[in-house]
Amino acid sequence: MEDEQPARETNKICGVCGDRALGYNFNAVSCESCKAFFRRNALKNKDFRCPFTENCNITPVTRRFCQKCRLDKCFSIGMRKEYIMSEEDKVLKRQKIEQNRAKKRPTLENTKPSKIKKGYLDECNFDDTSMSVNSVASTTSDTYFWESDRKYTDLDANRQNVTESLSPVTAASVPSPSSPPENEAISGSKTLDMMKDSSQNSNFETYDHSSSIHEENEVDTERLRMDSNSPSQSQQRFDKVKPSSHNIEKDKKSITSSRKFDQNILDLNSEFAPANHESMKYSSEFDNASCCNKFDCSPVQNSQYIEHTSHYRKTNVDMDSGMHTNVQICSQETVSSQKQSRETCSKEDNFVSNKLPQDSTLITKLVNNSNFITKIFQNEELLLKIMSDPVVISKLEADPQTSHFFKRSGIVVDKETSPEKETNTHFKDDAKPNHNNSSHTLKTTFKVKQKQIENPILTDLITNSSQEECIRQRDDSEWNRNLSDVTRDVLQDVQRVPIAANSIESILCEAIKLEFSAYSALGGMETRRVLNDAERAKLNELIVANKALLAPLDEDITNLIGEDCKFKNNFGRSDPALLDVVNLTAIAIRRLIKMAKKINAFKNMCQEDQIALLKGGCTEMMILRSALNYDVEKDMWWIPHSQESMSNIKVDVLKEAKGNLYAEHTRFIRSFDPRWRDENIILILSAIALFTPDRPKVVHNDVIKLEQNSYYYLLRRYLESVYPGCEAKSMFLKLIQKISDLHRLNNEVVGVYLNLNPSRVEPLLIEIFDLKH
DNA sequence: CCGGTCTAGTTGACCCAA
DNA sequence: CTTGGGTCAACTAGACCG
Repeated sequence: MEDEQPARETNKICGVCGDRALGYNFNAVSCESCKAFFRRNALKNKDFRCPFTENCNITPVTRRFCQKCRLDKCFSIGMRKEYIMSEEDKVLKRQKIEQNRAKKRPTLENTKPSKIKKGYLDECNFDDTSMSVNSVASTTSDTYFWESDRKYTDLDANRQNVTESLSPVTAASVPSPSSPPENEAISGSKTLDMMKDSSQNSNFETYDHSSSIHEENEVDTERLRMDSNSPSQSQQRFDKVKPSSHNIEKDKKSITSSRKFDQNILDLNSEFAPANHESMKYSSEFDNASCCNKFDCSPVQNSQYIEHTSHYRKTNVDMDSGMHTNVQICSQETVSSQKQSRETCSKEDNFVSNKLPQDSTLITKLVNNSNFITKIFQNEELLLKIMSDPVVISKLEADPQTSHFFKRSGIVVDKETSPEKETNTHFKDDAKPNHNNSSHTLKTTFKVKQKQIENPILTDLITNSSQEECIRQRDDSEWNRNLSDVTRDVLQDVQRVPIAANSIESILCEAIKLEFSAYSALGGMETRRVLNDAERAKLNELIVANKALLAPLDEDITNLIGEDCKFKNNFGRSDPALLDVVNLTAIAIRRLIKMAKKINAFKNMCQEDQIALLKGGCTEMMILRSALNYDVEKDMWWIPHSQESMSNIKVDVLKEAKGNLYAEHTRFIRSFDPRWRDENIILILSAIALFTPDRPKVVHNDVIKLEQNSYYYLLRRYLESVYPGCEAKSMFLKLIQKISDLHRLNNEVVGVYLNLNPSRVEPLLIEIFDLKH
């Protein structure tokens, strides 16, 4: 225990290069040099080129050789450029430091500290608050959310050890197929490289001379040639890190890295050996057990998030201690409400009833934080609590900015309320105030008001289906009785407490626990491991949700094309033209929305994110479905329609599309292993596609990433449960690569939508693809 | 062609401030 | 105590020149 501090320092290994790290930088454990490198380069839109094959092994020695791969690695281990201050922020910070220095100077010079001290402290407090709320919070809400995240990471020393051994296939770093770092498409091999690298990372845990040798031997010969003039440089490096410093403390610190470099120099010399290990590296690393370890790590890092959120909840309770800054409070509120509004409600209640009324400046600061406000309005109970507290309301109204916000949002506070009576707050356009269900009215009215302009159909589909869901959930027992097939069992499974309470936490906690116990028990991957209850429930949730897609399309198609089943865009023929097919996809999208709304995690997300995910993910999900319904021999898709003539669509129709859609689709579909046409695999892939964190306009991409990772994890576990170890892993890797392909194909598909004449397209599609603009 | 010099850009270690 | 930014010495690569 007493060695905790030194242990903490020596145990930290840079996730990018493996050098010694001191802690988190830009959201990932990294060394000083990678920190500086990332800070200098992540925001630059420099078009770095890899001089090799874009899969450089980044080590303390090789990290300077390829900026591209180094930067990619930075992103892949979860470093976030959002953490880097913008120029504006830097200027503000500099100004503030200057101000503080200016204030300190007279303090030092002046021999009357008492007089100055008071003024300084007052101003300083004011400055600090304004800095935290205005400069930081209002401009980079996302950033300060992660700041809190980061703070948390320091609180749990135990977790650190786990974190260090994490692979890039983790919560923060699972390759996101849709928008890889710097908007570059991640190629399949790139994705695989990330997996490959991750195995090295898992080795970092036991980084020593031998691992150093291992790594350095992997440097490819091209690089060796490039470094062929380097003996002197190497010597320089060697000299530089030799314990020549007079500072004994420093010597001690540097001794590890010196030895490492020492070894690196030897390795560099040995690198002149002609063998190119690159290909061997692939096969060995993919086959050996470390490959499996790195996957095991992913849920562990996910657990960070679980712990993060639980920490937020804890700190929420501690809020009265006054030890937390307002910014933290906001971020805590944000996170907890987005994660589980119900669970945190009691704590929020305390916050509302105790803290808010006492502190009007706090109210102002909270109101200035749009993110927080958004969250408030997503939490029905909290909103009601706030709006029904006369003291809070009067404080809110007294604040000029808050009242402006009210005005802007169309909120009217009823003046005649007395403290005894409930404050009656409503929206201007709420013509018939519903006293019985005011909170619901408040919520829905506000939502509709907010979103009406942008995505009316989509919003309506989301909120309607949400209400539908509520009704359905109340009638669960009724519904169950009507189900005669396996759905009933599955549904009961889904409704088990762990998944019903909160899908992510319970699933992952359970999964992580079992993951390790199972591995230690089995000692490897030779045995197929059945899904545990939590994993099964997570999968079953998708299966139940999927029911929305399986109902016959008869009615929907009739609504679209009329009783005679003649496609209007193809001169009355029964074969649909491209435009008909496009419009048919509107039906599919409606169903996909229904499906998504049956996934708890999706349902719990804020509306902005729901819309963003659906807009970005619906076509990818459709493509995946089409892979499942594709008839290879006849080159057509099957659709659920009772009439034989209407139950298939010729893929030929894609030839009408501009660009390369038909060829791309054919390539995608033909490289789709028949074994992947497994409903469950498609479902999990669909969920991965749906929960893609970097869709445009996504608000809480971290939450989405967490959810996506849980599906990556589920995919791997499902494959393990069906296929033997190596095959499962191989398939997992291929499927991840397929997700990259999917993204490419999706771009083609979206291109087709964008080329359409909006006047002939279903309104929903116009909205999804922003065709009016 | 070679070696020396200059210069701009990059890197990494250290430090400061919040 | 942690972490992001600033600074500066060291290093590197390319241009230029004799």
